Amino acid sequence: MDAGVEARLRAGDVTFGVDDAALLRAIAESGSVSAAASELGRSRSRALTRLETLESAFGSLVERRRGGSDGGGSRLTDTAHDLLARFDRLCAAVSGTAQASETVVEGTVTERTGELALVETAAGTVRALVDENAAVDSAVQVSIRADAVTLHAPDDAPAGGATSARNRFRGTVTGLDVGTAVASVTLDVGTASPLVALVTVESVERLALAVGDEVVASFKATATRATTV
Amino acid sequence: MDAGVEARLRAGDVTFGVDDAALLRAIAESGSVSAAASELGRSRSRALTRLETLESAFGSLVERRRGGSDGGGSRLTDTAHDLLARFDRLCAAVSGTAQASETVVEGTVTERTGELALVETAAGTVRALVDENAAVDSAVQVSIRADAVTLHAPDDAPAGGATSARNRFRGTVTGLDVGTAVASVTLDVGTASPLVALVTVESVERLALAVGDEVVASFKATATRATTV
DNA sequence: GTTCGTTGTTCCGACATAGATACAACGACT
DNA sequence: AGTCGTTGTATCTATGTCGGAACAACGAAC
Repeated sequence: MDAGVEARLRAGDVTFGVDDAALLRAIAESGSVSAAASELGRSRSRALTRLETLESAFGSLVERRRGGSDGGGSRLTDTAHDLLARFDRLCAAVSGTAQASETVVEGTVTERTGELALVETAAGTVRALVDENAAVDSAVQVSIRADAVTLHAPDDAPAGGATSARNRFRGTVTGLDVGTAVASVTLDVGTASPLVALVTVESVERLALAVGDEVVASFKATATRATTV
Repeated sequence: MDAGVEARLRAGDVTFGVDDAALLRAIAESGSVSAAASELGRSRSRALTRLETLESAFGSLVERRRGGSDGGGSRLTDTAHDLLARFDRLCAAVSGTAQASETVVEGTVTERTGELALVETAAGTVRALVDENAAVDSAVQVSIRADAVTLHAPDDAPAGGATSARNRFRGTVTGLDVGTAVASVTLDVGTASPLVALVTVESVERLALAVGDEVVASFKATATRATTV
């Protein structure tokens, strides 16, 4: 999980976070609540109380048994495994959200149809999903995830315009950060902040991208979010 | 913010969450820490202590003044406004993450290049971003956001294959949930869980989608995440 | 029967969080 | 000078969180 962001699953007043996940994982690994607590440098007392709280909200998580060849023990339920998988996916998503450069563009809502709105920005008109607060003339911030942006050569760009399901900005490559398999491309599209696209190295090579080139960036309306400021 | 998910910004040991955002907003609106605390049904004492903690981690957030025509008052700094905007965007992203149906497909890593890997799934081979834990033969869960999926008529589908920057699954429409401007399309692509795509109503109409139709779903490699299980 | 190592349960103390209270200080206004 | 309504500061109490300690209970192994 990214150091600057923290996510938790919530059920009623109870939340499930990193420490809880660590506890469940330590139990799965050691087969004992006592050993898990000890490994995590926490009290068994607290671990038991915490499990009680979590189980009241999320269902049975740990099956505990006393006596037997190993003195007793504990193991995770399927519910616990599901919960951990859910938490992992949330973390990956939030981590992706935090890490994926996100371009924020100021704009004004000019039209609204259900959950979609047209937003006028310095780079042109954008279609985006909006929350219930956004009405015509609302000032909004449009967030465009770098991993949602597809790059095209100007000649190959998909048809655009206000009626298209796909937004498109024409821009100039101002930066290229090429890694092993993934590259970050920075574009000047006329907005205060540059638009960043996270694409594969193959896309960069296929398009023969270099600083100074003209490209068209496209991104889905339903992957574009506008929040009121 | 979605009821099942909670997100916070973190700096060191200090986190900034919903309650903190509410406090800053109430201060901005009333122009006073006392009034804000009162409105939120909290103690002024606590509000002040909390502000102190937040400011130690995030920088100066509130400018306070005593005396004057209104007896004194407080206003937010630019830093506070930036922090709130950042928090709002995180919430919108997390909310989008939680709300956007996300299809999870089991798979096995067959090849890895830097941050990208090939994953064999029941629907075919997928390219996805992976975390550092994922090695060849690792079992992974591939998450595909509904808002990252583009639908195409079979004839118009982009070129596919293991070398393409774009993943593609061929499937059959099994469900259509059409709203005012946004639609959710469910596809049987051969995996245990159906693939869900969040698209505009216009896309549905342009493709003349109906249950039983064959379509091709495509989604970017860099927008596809695989987490180890 | 005894030992072992876990769980089940209860109780206690330390520290953190949160609210309540009170007085001093400030600057505009009367 | 007095009033107003905020802030600055300090102190106190109640509740929640967390860790620690202790004993009983369990079932396999010896």
